[in-house]
Amino acid sequence: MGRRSDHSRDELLQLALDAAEKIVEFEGISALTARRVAKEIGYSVGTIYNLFDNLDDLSLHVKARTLDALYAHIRDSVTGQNVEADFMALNEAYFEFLNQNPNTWGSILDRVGADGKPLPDWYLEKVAMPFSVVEQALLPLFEDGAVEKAEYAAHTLWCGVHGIAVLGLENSLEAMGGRDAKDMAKFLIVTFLNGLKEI
Amino acid sequence: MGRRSDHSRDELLQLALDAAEKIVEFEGISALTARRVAKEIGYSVGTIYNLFDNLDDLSLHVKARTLDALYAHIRDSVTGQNVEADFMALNEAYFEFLNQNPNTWGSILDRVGADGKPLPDWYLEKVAMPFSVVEQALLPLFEDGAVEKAEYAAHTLWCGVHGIAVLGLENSLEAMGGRDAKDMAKFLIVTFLNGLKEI
DNA sequence: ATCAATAATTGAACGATGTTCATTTGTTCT
DNA sequence: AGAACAAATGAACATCGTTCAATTATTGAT
Repeated sequence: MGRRSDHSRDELLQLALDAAEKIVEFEGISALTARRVAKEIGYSVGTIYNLFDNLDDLSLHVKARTLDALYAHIRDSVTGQNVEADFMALNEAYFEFLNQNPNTWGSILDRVGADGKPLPDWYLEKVAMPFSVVEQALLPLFEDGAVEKAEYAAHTLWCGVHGIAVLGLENSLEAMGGRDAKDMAKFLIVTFLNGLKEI
Repeated sequence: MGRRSDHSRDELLQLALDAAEKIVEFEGISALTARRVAKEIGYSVGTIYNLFDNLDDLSLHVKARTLDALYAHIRDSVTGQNVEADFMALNEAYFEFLNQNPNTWGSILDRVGADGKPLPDWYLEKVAMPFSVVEQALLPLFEDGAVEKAEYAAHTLWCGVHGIAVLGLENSLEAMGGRDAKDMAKFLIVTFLNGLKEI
């Protein structure tokens, strides 16, 4: 068939992404194939390649959606009243999201830049969004003129929390006495914040 | 041909792992295929499946070698004389290894447990080895009876450093102003250690 | 209303993958 | 020498990402 009037190109894009998102959510990113998405939305493989450059491009868009959802899920944790309370709420919300969406969040770890090509700017902006929430939470600890330092500290701390979450997801923490990732992250946050104050 | 006398089963295993290691080192883990390893060692695909359960098993053994190499590369950093100096040396050695072996180390991040099956114990023990070095470095900061606490703190800190390294490898740090991963890790370590003292 | 021009959609085709297993072939023992 | 054994093979199968000539629906002009 030729151009169909049942779906505009943009509707098709959303349709494909919706289907892809569900596949990743329930079966993991390894189940995400072009043919599968095509079948799910009632189109053929070729149409998928009409919408996306390739599978990497498709999965990158799914990951971007996950980053959007993560951002939406943690953004309200920060009230600006109390730094430590904000971080505890942030940590809670973060791991709540991870536990509720293990496959979706785990897919983010699938290295895309592994083929040598750098991640596109529009994706890096999505990555930066959750970090901006952390920046907001940490800002009260620094002087007005030290925004840069606050951002640097926020990034450092949350990269650290990310590392704990990563090792927690693949059960590598079991190699170290079955730690609980959320508690570990809490400990990292408390200690790091404490270390900041005394400098 | 039938059973060959040119290589024992164990020699064959090492031969295959040597070849696989080189492939990953120079071309990344996505270039690691059963047929490729077979060709490299002058045997057929079937032989590879005679040696390993499947490709995941093969790549897991390659990753185990990487963890061995990492352990060997950082173990001498810790002298036990000065905690902070030990950690700085540890950080230096760690990122030196990462920068010298980006493909090899990056392959560790490829999630294996993603298929649902947990990582085997013999692999988790390999994961634990580098962490044990960090434990040794942190031990002097704690009382004799607080080994557990020291281990917990060491694991927490190094999971954090791991997270920074992960985001650094996939250039996600560029999304946050082009940070340098090693410096960031240094900052995390210094702040964390400082936070420990003041509790 | 007709028909050419246009563009979306298709799906067969290609090369490569992981994995299996009946078959072959070298080795060993009697 | 020949039977018994096990290592080694590679064709075969299903599936994958990706391409692109062919097909078909839509549009616009006549």
